[in-house]
Amino acid sequence: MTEARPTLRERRRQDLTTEIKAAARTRLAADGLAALSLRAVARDVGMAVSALYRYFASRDDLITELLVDAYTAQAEAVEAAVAATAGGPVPRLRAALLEFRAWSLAHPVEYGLLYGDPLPGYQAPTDRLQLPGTRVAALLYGLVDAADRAGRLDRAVAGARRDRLPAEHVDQLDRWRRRRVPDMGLDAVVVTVDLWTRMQGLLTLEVFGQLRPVLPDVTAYFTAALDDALAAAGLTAG
Amino acid sequence: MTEARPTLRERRRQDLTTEIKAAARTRLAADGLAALSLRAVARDVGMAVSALYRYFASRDDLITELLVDAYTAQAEAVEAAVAATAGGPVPRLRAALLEFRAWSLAHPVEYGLLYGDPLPGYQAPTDRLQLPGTRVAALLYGLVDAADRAGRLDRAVAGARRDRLPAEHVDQLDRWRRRRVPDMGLDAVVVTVDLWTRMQGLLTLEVFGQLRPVLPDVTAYFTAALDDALAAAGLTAG
DNA sequence: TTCTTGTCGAGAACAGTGTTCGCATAACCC
DNA sequence: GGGTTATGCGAACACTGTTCTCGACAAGAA
Repeated sequence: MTEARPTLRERRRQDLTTEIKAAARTRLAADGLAALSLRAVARDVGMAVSALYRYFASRDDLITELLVDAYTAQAEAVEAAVAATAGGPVPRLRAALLEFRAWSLAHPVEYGLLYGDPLPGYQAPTDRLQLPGTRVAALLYGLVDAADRAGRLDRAVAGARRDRLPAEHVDQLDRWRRRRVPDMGLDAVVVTVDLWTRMQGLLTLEVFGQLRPVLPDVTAYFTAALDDALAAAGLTAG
Repeated sequence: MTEARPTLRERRRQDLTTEIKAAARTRLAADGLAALSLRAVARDVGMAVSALYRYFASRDDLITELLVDAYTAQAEAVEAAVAATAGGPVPRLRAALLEFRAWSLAHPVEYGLLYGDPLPGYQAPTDRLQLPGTRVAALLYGLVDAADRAGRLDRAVAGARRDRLPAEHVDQLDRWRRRRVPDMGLDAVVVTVDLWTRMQGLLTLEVFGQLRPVLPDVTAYFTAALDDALAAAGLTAG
């Protein structure tokens, strides 16, 4: 184990890495990505710009780490909300989506980076972001699957929904299901996509301020749309 | 009329303005906003950087003009699709939303600027963007209103939908309605917001690539969701 | 036509950016 | 302690948006 006794240098490196990321995160939230300057970050932590390159290969590399942290923080918030919710998988699913909204509204800049328009010039490294970026989605699919296995997914409702959708759509989902979640039922996948696109679509509009002129406060609408989507999916509380 | 005989200088100014914007638009679509450099644009049109400032007060000013152009082009595309569609307001509404999607997918970078995460550091001048930015929305509200007046909005369905929504939500919409579209029925507004948020929410996810891993081709799903939303709104073709 | 006025283009300059390099200093391992 | 490695620093390079000055040219008046 090299972890046994971390050398002084390793400890300082770790500390400085998190300190740099913290400073960058603050500047990011305050001024946005475009105004995130390495020189400003260096000034904040009290070192020369060039010294930053001992910790991050480039500005893009720093951004990538911030993305990983944001994905992780968001996933942990949602997971905590799920864990704190009593009841079956459906109430937990509801809590997960409500917490997903809460975190996103509290971190609009990060949300924009994670789910907003692709950063031009910045090529997201899949190997670094694949896992943390799919944690929330995996949790949601898992909850719907759990609901399905617990008999909380009304197969009549879900089946009717599936029959009403075009075959091309369901086929695509089935291909993805076989590759990624072969143990899940197709109906559960169809229903999860319905639910996820509706709620995240609405949330994205809200976070980006598209609804503000018409709807200053989206809270009631979001909750209603969530319950609506759950019911339309055939997911019953219990 | 100063327009009577445009002097040679005025004509050249007009031409160069559109040429600069065209070059900037090309670079924008190719490399994204962050990489949109005035020097590169100047090189493309064959003039010095400083000369650009005779035509645009700043980079933000140029961007604003590009936004106006994008809003306008998008609105014109949607309006053309509506005009080219035979039948009542509901088929036209359908055509409008389908064309909205088509234009957005063909211009992802512009879409990101118009509806994506707010540009950091760039303060959108409301006076310049208010009108062009609401043209499509105004068209949609108008079409739903027309459908309502033509008896194509099933008041039983729409009313039931309204009753199922929280009072806080409906009240907010009613306040906005009284201020902005006092001649429209409340049900029509409620239903338009339902329709618009669902379709634009889904579209935003698609344009930003959020659905790609699961759904490489969203076409069938979008159309199905559109027909679904129209039916749920109580909007019947005719 | 000539003269004045306003417009326009070019080039230099300034402050800012991300990134690289060479050199010194410190911590590590043997 | 000596050799090795990691770290910090400052200068430099090629960019960026923006401002200024200066000369050239078109527009309108005398």
